Order: sequence, then structure tokens, then C-alpha cells
Amino acid sequence: MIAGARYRSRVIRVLLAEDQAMVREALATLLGLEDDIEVAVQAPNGAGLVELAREHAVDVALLDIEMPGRGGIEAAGDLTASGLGVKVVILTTFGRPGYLRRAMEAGASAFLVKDAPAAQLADAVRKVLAGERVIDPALAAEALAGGANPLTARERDVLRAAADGAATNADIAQLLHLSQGTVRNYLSLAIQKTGARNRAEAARAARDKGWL
Amino acid sequence: MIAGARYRSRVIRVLLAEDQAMVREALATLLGLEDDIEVAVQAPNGAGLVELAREHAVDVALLDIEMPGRGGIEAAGDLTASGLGVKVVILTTFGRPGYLRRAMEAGASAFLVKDAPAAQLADAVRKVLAGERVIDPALAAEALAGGANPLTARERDVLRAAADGAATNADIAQLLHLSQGTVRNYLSLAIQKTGARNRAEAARAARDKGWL
DNA sequence: ACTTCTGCATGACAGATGTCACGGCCCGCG
DNA sequence: CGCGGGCCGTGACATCTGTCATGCAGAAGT
Repeated sequence: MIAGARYRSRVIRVLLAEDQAMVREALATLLGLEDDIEVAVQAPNGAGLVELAREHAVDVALLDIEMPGRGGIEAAGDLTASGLGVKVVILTTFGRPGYLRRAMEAGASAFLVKDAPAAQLADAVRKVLAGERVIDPALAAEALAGGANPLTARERDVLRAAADGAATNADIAQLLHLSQGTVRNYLSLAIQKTGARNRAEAARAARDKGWL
Repeated sequence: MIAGARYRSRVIRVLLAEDQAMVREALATLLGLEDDIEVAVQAPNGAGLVELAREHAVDVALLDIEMPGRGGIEAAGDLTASGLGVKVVILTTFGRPGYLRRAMEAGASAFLVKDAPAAQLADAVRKVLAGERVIDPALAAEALAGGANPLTARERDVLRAAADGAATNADIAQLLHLSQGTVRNYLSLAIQKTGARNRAEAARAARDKGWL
């Protein structure tokens, strides 16, 4: 095979991580129809992707953002830190500015919402491999205008616990090994920083911005 | 074309409703690869599906359960009531017993969770057209054992309002034109019927069972 | 007619939530 | 070194939430 021909017919090897099997397989099928893209490996979540990427000589990783156990952003961090040079595309249902920021910080090269046309998926794969970035300009502007997440780590922990199902302050205190007074303080601060009236509203606001 | 050959090579015309464009197009592509299935029309939500089904001579409708505006179960009801004889397959992220019950009540012939392998999708389409039902036995058992939704219509309204973002009793009262005392009463009843400790837990429990 | 059910409301009260003040400890930075 | 920020906790207090008792109105059924 001569070098010129190889360069033009290079097949991009893709790793696809998405917890819903039906959606994952459908996306793999869609990508598999592209002449220059091959889905080399699929995974149900973000765990162990560095090993998979290495084994399968993956060029681009397509990671769903919310998966049980290890999510897309954490997995992006793993892949970036691995030094394998795998390009990362994050897929998400909701275009939350905080998610975008965290994805970029984790080393992702693209951020796609599932509302986008399917054609953008293969495009994004090609672009990131070519060294480009793929981000919705409006979302980028929102993320940049929105400022950093104002919640401290502990405020975030407490608010996330509330958002994830801890029904009472006693639940949260037990979960995080804090006193109830401390829980109330952290929640109060989180409520103020999110401009909310109570924990439910604060959790919703923080989640919508991708702060949790 | 002779009758026998036509019967064996019959192409099933499918309507696919799913709000996330990328997922919808991927699923359409996947189904389009089947020799006997054609995705005749796609829709981003459950509105106006009766007209679409009629125009496109649809045999089977694949409806995502949660879509903005009119959802899958409502659309299933529309299609069933239309008398067009369209078979309905409901697609859902969460296999909630209450959702299964409501889908069946709305006339659906199949209920598939997105965690299932993609192969089950085409299978389900063929089976429902052949007059069969496609339901996970474990989920059916759970729905049958779980009993009916114990919440009255008004309790459901109030709990749904809380679950959907009304942050305070005052918000709910205003939204539903009730006094705050009445809101507190209905929530209290809903909390008890769901075996929860507060509204957050009640909303989660009711949602998990598909009662909202 | 009476009964039952649902929806709605008031009132009293206990417990949970949220706010604020305050203080101690540790760490990093200039 | 001092300072600021984050973490953690206590205490006081106002407000919100949740429970319970009670009663009224309307509709449907017997």
C-alpha cells in the first residue's frame, strides 16, 4: 500500500461508550455506514476505557456524558491523562454550560448534544481527528458568560446529595459524615449562590447549569 | 406480483417518534437496514401522529415515552382511538411499572426499554404486526403485583407540580388555584401513600413507579 | 331521603428547613 | 508572619413543611 493511498483511505477507529444498549448499537450502526469510520469497540460505561482504547488502537472516543458508575467526563479525563492521544467527543442530552466547561477541562475536543442531526456525529469524529474543536458557539458563549461554578467542593457534595435522593438533612449528614448544622449551613450557602429559594430549586438550578 | 410473494416480502412501514434527533436518526438507520422494515416517517414528538400515520400508511408506530409536548403514551391513545389499526411500540429509558400499565391502557402492543439490545427493536416490530405482545415478563409481573396507582387525580396533580419544579407550597397553590392548606393536605396524603418521608421522596417514588 | 366519595378549606401544632452570627482549625500565599 | 478562604460546628430564631382533626359542597348511587 503506497503512502498516498493509505493517507486518503485512513479509517478512523472509534470507541463508543453509552449505557443504553439500543441507542449505543444504533449509533454504532450509523457510524459504521461511513466509509472512513469504524466502531472498533463499544462499552456500556466509562470504566476501563483506557485499556480498551489501547487494545483496539482507538483514534476517537465517543462518550455519553451520563453513565452509571464512571461517566463521560471522568472517562475523558482518564483518556487524556493516559497519553494515548485519543481524541474525545462528549455526547449529552442537555447542553449545560457547566458540563461543557468540565468536558473541556477534562480534555475533550468536541461536545455534541443529542438534539443535533445525526450527520454531525460523523463530522465531529473527522474534525477532532484533524485537530479541530467542535462546540456549539451559543453554548460556548453561555459557558463563558456564565462564569465559574460558585459552589465550593463541600457545598457541591451536600447539594448533590440532596439532588440525588437524600431526603432529609439527617440523611445527608449521615452520608457525608457531617453534623446536621453543617449540612444546613452548606445548603444555605448553595441556595444563596444559585439564587434559589430552597434546596429543590437550588438543585435544579445547579443541575441545569451543569454544576453538579 | 402474485399474492404469495407479496405476503412474504411485505415491507412494514414504521413511524418513529423520538425527540432527540441523533438518536431518532440512528434508530431509523438501524431499522432501515432490515429487509422487511422501512421507516416511512419520523417525528420529533407525539403531536399530529394520527395524520402522519394516515398519510404514510403506517403499520407500526415506535414512540418514545417522554417527549416534549405530547408524549408517547398520549400519542398511543390518539393512534388507538383513530381506528387506523396502527400497532404501537413504546420505547422507554426506564421500565417503570406504572408506565407499562398506562401504555397498555393506551393500546400499545409492545413496551421496550432502551437498555435492551437493538435486535429486539426489529423483532418487536415484526411481532406486534403479527398480532403478538412484547413485554418483559419481570416488568409485567411487577406492574401486576404493584397494584394500581393509589393517588387520586388531585394528589397526583399536586405531587406532579412539586416534582416538576414548583419549589414551594405557595407556588403549587398558585399554579393549581388552591389554598396552601389544601396543597399541604394533598401532599401529606401523597407522601403517606407513597410510603415516603417528604415531598422529594414521594415524587421520586411515584416517578419510579410511573405514577406521575 | 341518606350514604359515600372526592375535592376543597381552616386551624392547631410539631418538626424540619433555612438564615445568620460566631468561632476554631488548616492550608496556601504574599 | 498575617491574611483569606474553605471546612466544620454550635446556637438562636423565623419560616416552611407535614400531620391531623374537622367540616362543607356537589355528584352519584342506593
